[in-house]
Amino acid sequence: MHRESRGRRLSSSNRGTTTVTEQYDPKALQAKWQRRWEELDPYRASEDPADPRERRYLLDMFPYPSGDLHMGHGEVFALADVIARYWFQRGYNVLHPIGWDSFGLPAENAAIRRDAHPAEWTYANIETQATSFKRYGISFDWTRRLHTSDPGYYRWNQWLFNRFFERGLAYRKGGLVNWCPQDQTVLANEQVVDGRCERCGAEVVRRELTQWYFKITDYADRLLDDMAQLEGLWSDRLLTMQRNWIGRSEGADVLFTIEGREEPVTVYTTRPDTLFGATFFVVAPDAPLADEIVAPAQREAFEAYRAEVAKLSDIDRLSTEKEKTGVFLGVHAINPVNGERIPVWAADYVLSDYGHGAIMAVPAHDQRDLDFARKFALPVRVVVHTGLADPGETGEATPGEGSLVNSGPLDGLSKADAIKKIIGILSEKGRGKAAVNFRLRDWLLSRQRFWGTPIPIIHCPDCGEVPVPDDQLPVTLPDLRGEALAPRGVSPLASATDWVNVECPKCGGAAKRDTDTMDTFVDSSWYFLRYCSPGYEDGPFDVEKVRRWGPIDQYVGGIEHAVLHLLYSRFFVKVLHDMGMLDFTEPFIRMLNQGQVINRGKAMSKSLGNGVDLGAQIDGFGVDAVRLTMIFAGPPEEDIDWADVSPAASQKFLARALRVMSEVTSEPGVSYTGGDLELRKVTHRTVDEVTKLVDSYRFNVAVARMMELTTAARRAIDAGPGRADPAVREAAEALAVMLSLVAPYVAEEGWERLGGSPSVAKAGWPEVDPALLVQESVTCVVQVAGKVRDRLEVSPDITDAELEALALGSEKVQAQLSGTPRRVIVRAPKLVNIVP
RNA sequence: GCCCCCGUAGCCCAAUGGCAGAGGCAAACCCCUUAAAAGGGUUGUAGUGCGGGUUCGAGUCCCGCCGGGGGCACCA
Repeated sequence: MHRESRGRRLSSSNRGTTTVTEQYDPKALQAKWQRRWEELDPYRASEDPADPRERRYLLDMFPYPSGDLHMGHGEVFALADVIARYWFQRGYNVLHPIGWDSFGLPAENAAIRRDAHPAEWTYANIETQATSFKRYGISFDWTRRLHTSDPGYYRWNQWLFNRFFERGLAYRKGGLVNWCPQDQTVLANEQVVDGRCERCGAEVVRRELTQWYFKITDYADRLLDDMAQLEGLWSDRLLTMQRNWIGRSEGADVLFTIEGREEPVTVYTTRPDTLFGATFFVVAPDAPLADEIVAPAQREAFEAYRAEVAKLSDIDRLSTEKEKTGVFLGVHAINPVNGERIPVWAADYVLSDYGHGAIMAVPAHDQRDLDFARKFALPVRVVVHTGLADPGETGEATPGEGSLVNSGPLDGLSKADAIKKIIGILSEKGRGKAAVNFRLRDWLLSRQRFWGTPIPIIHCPDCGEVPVPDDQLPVTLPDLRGEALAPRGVSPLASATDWVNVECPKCGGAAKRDTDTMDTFVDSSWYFLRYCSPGYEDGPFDVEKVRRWGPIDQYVGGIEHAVLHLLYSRFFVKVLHDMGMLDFTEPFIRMLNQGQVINRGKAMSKSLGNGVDLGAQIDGFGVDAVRLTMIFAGPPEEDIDWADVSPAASQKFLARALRVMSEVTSEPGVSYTGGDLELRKVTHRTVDEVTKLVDSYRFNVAVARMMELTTAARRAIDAGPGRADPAVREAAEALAVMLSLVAPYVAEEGWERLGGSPSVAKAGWPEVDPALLVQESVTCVVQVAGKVRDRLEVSPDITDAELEALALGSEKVQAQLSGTPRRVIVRAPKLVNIVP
């Protein structure tokens, strides 16, 4: 336990033998240094405005407290910690906070099972995770800890809701929504994956409900355009996912008249050039328009069809094998360019919430329309000559380029020219215009569950939707537990009658609270701002503090949030920017999406029985070895198959490294200049390379370099200048600092044994002496016709001409040559290629 | 169906268009040891999924295929 006794033993021990090795005992180091870190508090971010250090904000996606930390946490937090610790070493004032995303369904389900309150389960798990984080040695500033389920936090969700409401960005509307029958709540589009609930996997069904929405579609164009700021800083994969999700398309709005209806009906199309090929018209069955225009004779058939469609789950509806269905509405539409009467149908392949919920159908050039036309024997008219066979015959629509036919003024034009011309014609006649559409839908916000933020609205029979005044926030949750939380299809809050029945804040009359809670993605859409001033009482965050720390320099988390949390947070930040509370428009400058930890080629799961427990790994190999294994396994974005890696090997390496650091006998502060030049060069080259590698997030390669330096130092001790040489100290000290990014306990212990103090976290990154990076000679490869024929030791600053002469003079080269070479390529000092 | 990424030793992974191997696992052998463990050291194995092309030179760039992974998908 005591450094002095250990040091004495080391210095008096026999060089060359290895009897000095003591067992590397990770548990003892963990216990020792965890205590010391509590005292030293080396990772506290400074709020001192006079602090001259540049500020950096590093953030990990905060965890949901479901039990203890798992392998996935182990990876993401180890990765982010490399960056945080690197920044500390480079002298930045680093903000690296932690908190918990502590509202959510699992707590509620646990509470029902155990007849308890969700808070009990939640906060117990938080404590478990906090203890594990401390053991895991992550460099958090613990003073900023937050939990989204604290009233002091969710109060500001409500405050922000009120602001959104004032700006028309929070609104209520009825319509078909995604309903998860398992979780008994509605879901946002982003939470439905392949027709299933993203959380529980149950098949999502459609329900007609009135719900709260955030108007994220108002920001669709900015969410797309501002991605220019993220180019190169977020992965292409992630940016593509967001782009696809937002789904911008360009086309035209065209006004059709419906016979017997005063107002014309607008349709959106990306192919206005094919307007002359429209042979029928389709309305989404669930659109109000369909209900309005259906002819009395067709009403019965229509309503039966609509009921049929409403019963379909997303899975059925989206099935590509599914046959087209629909029903004639008994009315006709008039094509604005040729006056043609075309029948109006209702069909579920038209969606009520995209475009205007109605389309013009051009079966010749759109496969979906063609499938429908063939099923119901509707006419097919080719208006773009593509050179392919008639779609009416083949059943294959021809959506490609071609020249226009059967299209009056458009005849002979190309697709692009025809689009331009028809938009001009429509605009002149006031029958249409160019238009842009987005796939993105508004964010469905309300949830029929308990453990979330109550929506701060009071429904008054006279005043309508009345926000709870800011000074009465937070609206706290009523005290419900156990059975009272069981899902019934309506929010459990509805059963708390005392809580529900209130006075209207406006008129004082009897009114009722809204009984839904907010999607928990609201909580995570701004938590990163709260960290800058976690106890702030006068608003969600201190604007000045966020100005200082924000935006987040580096965010680390899973790609599964590509169109969830990351999209929502970007939206929130833009709204807050428009409110004048933020001076930036993107929250996360740089994003790193780590891969998953898997086992034997498959995601870990209970049913496969291939789960690996983080705690057990740590117990077996120690924190540092587990962290090192995560980092060394491969590039951060790639999955780690735990079956392919070896925490035992990591542990061995750490023991080696610690031994090297323990065996140094020179005094701290000794001048390195007299030290062994070879080793000094290795050290400086390693530091130089590790710096570049960490800068470019190639941590696995950086670890490999540290391993090489360890080997070099080992050799210097055993078979070189020996442990007393100052170069050995220099190497060991550099190793301790670099290793501290990955293996903080071993680094800290090694640093202490080297006589450093008080914490390696404060040591500072080693400086590279450029003079020690210079090589006296380099090996030049001489190729003849691309094949290596000779190697020359040359000076690194040799000129091309000198090198060429040298290469041509080589005997081995001459043996390959007959006559004058045709060409000689010289890349001094490393390569000469002679083309005979 | 459309779009993106990846295929390098038995395995995980390196390689600004310039000697295919940095690092690790596993394997074999040697030293140390009464022995084992721990420790120290040595060694091999791939011509880069396949086929073309560009280039003095291709794992790297381009085209096509095969295999794996991912995103979007009845979005008009």
